Amino acid sequence: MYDHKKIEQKWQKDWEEKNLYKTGEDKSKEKYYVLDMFPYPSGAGLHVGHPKGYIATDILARMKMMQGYNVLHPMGWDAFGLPAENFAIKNKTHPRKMNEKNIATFKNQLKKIGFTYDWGREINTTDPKFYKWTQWTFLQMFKKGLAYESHEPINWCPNCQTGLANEDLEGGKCERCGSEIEQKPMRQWVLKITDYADRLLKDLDKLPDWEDSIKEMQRNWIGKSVGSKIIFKVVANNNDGRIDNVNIKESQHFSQNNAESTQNNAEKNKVGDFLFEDLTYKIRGAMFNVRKKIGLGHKESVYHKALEIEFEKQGLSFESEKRIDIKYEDEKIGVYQPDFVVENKVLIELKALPKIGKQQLNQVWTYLKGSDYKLALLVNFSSSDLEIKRMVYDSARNQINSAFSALSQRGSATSLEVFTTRPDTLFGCTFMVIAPEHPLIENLKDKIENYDEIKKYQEQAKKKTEMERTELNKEKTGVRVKGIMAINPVIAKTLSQSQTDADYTQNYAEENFLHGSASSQRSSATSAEVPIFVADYVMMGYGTGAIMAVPAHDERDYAFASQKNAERTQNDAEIKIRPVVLKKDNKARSVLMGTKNITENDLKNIGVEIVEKKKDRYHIFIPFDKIEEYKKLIREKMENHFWNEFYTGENFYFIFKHKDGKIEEFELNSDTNDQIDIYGMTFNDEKPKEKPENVYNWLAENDFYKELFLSAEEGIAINSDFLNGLPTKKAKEKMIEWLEEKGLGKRATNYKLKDWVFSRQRYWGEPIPVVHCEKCGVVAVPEKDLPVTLPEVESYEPTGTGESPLANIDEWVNTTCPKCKGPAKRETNTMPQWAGSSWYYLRYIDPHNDKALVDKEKEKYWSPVDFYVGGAEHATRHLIYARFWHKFLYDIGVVNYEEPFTKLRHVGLIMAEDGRKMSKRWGNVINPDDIVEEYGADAMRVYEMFMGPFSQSCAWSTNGLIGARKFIEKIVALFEKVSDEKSDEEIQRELHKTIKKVSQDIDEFKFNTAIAQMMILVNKMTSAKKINKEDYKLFLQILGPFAPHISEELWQKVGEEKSIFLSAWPKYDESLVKEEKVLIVVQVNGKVRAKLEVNADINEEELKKIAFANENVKKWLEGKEIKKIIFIKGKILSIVV
RNA sequence: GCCUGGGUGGUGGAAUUGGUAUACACGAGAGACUUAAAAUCUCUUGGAGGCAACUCCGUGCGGGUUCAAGUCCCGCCCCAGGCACCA
Repeated sequence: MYDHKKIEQKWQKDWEEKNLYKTGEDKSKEKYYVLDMFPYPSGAGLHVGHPKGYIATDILARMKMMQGYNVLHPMGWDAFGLPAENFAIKNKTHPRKMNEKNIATFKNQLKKIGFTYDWGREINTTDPKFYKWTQWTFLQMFKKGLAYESHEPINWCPNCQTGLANEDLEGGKCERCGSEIEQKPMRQWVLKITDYADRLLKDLDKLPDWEDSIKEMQRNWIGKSVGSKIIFKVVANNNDGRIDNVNIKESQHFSQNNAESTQNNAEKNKVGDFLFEDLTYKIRGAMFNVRKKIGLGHKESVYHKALEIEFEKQGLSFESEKRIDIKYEDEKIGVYQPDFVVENKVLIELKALPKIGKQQLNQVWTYLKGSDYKLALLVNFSSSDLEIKRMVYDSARNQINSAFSALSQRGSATSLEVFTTRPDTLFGCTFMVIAPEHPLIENLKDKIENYDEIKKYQEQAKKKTEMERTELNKEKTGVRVKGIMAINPVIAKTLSQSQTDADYTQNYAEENFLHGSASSQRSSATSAEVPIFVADYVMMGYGTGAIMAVPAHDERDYAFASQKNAERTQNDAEIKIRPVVLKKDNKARSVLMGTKNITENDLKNIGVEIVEKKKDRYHIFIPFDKIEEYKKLIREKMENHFWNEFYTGENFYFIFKHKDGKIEEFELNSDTNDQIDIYGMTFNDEKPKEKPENVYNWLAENDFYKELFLSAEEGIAINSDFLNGLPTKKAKEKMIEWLEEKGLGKRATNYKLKDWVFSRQRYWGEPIPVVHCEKCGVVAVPEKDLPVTLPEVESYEPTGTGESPLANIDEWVNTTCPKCKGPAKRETNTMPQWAGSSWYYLRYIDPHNDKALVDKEKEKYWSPVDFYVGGAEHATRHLIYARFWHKFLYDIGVVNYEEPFTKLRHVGLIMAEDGRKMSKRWGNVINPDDIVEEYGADAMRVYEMFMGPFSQSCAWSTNGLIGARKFIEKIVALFEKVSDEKSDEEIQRELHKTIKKVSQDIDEFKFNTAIAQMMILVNKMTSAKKINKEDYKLFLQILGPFAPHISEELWQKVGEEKSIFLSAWPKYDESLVKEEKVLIVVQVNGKVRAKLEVNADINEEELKKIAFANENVKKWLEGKEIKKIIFIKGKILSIVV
């Protein structure tokens, strides 16, 4: 009898006592690192789905062990996180206690399944010895400017009382508790993962052994799109239109952000006042003069030169090539080069964003404050509140930017910056849309005539839940921003084509932009002026929060424009829909008139497809290769005094037939208007010559041609001045060149990936190792003082004010500044759960090292992970975070390889028998302990691997499990047949075939077919009389990884003393694997007519003889002529008659 | 809407990448052993026709390529996962 309990306990004990799975230190052996995604030790314990992946890696690890590899197969605990903390809140116990208990349960459960884990390398992310290195890495990022404080609004879960990263949302809701997420402005630590976006994307190509689906998910998540940024100027249509006189308000999120905003208002105003005093006033004066003299639309270098002249006039000393080394703790961490340093005090940027990245501003600011260089705008300002200082700096920056923005040509009070992937459609931009949260609204508050209406819309948009946003998918809402207009730069510029650039600058820019009015009387500028709308279909979080809307070539813009046009009252101007791309189609088409002499058959005979027949016209498709024939037909048979135009796939072709039958034909091009005019044709009662776009616009109005003109697909540029005739790709390039040359835009790449919001306002996480010092700002905790451990607290409850419970522990919060030894406060935010899991796999390599995160030599040997297995739900979080973290460690020289995981496979879920997810809620959870108890760990292992393809989810079936159990019982029963006699040849052949298949299938994670093959073998062995002992042993060895306990038991019973897992993996005998006899199929006209068993190496002639002799084949060949015979060796003989 | 998989017996699933469709397992049916049941063993098991040899039909639907299509191409339908007004 097979007593699984006794056998499994016996061997588990034996393996542990003999330390069988301790990872070898023999570095002469080739290494193999197999890794499972480590679990979060939840209170619910394991269900049968969890071990599926662990069983798979265990099988792989055991085989690799037997194949002579030095195998690392570790396990640990991802133990920070909310469930433990919530439990702690409820029960007033330390989360650690809960963790310890759960880990004990998990470990106990895992051990019963018989895994090869080396528990000597167990790790736990909540262990200070572990998280010391999580903190250490954070500090390295901080020093490099990759960890920075941000005040941007972030995702806030009101239920979990913490901020969340984008990756932590599921359909706009908290992934953990399902609460609706709010956008809350607050101070956050953020990791600059976007700096790595391009590498994270590109290096996916270096991972051929990752599943394509997961790579694709990552690509989508990173969401790279290439295009350009374009500046649209904004003009007001009241008074003199001088928008730069508008008082720039504090940017919106600052006022919201500041909890004590009222009491700080006075301070803030002071800053504002200061900006316009003295020095700043002089600088602004210089700037105004420059603009007045040379106007807009020049390259940056031109303004540089002009400003230099003006600075000199104002008597200001300045440097323009000043490079300032930014240091942190005497270590140079970067260089900051402002555009100008005026009077050694004011740092001036011509751009909205300084040359340094945004993340580094923090460091620059900290450094400048403590250096000889003074950021003059802050010199006279004293406040002890760090937050205010920060705001002042940022606000000062905004002030400079705003003041200079007209020069800098970047998004600001007087201009709108957009991102687009289709710069080639710029001529088709007929309105602009900004997100409800766009700062322009506040900045131009005084110029906007319907400010109240817009405010109201903002409120509505805010209230809309994500659900509503998606449900009302098609229904677009929005409000026109009255009182201001944007200028389509390319139309503005090309309208004044005849003028020289200087003329343009003088006349057009001065008149229309500086004193511009949006009144429609000015004919030359009107088509360049486009209305601005606020609509929630534009997101503040993507791109610049503003778009150039091209209704002809963007579905959303089209929907919005149609909606607005339908709603519009008499006072509102219609939104124009201007096609600027003619779609590339795969068939020519035409609306054919003048058909008195043309029959349907005439058309059909030359291959023309009639789509629709109307009274006086046909809508037809013409295959490209029939165009010449079609032209001939038209010339011959179309009535006089008609013309026919047809789309050629790239353009339109015209054939005119005059009253006297004279024919003229030409392709539509820029001269066409003149030609058409000569024939006296009119379109919509307008002579085309006066309106260049009219031919296209007229064609576009025809329903049959419409889709060619209103499409987001690529095609040929039309109605686009210097782009006309260019295919989309080339048109994009040319437009970008043009924009860059004129300083109105530039090539740009945009990512969906956002920086990683890295702080949580909760207790149970790694403390962020920095202190806030009144004098020195944000200071890193020195490495020697790591780890910063979590203090004991009485209440784990989040404060709800956006601060973590740690903020209440005065004796922990209050500390001294490592730099100046003055009083300072500890950072009270903690890290998210994903921090530890971003690098834990490195720690297994060297788990007890207290000098380094990992020893470099050891890392070189063991890394990268050869095979990584875990759930697909981590595709866009853990796996992106870990790759980012790893690349950073690579950059600072901690690790030797750029990618952490060579091969990745995701494990499919095991569903409950009812097809639902296993969950306490449904009461359908199956506990592995019960299965192990009743059927044995081996049966469970075999069953879970046999269920189906590894990566596919599959419902649990206890019946299926019984099948696996029977399979093992059969193997046990086989022992009775073991003898010294030779096995039958058939058995030997099947055995070696099985060895081959199992070895291959394990490597490819095709466990189900490996087991099926073993079942075939076992069935054959069962029906045999005797099995040779050595053959039986070979089988036990390949069975071992799947069912280790029973294999070890039988291995011992058959007389072996050392563990089966120390034996060498069997090699198959090539000669036995080769089939001697094969079944060849004889087909007649594709139908199987006979199956012949013949020698495998039979040649065609011999086979034909046998085949033709076959009765059934004969029958089918009788009286027929053989046309062709196809012979594929060892497979098929196909006869065609 | 977009991206990625997938659709094969009563069920889970095989099919060397274009070459015997339904391996292996479960379930079901029949039989053997048994006083009986369980367990075990043997046989049958895609559908239709036929005593049989055998024949016809059959891999979501409709076309196509090929001597040959579950597999390749074109057009749809459905299911799962991911993303989602991403400019």
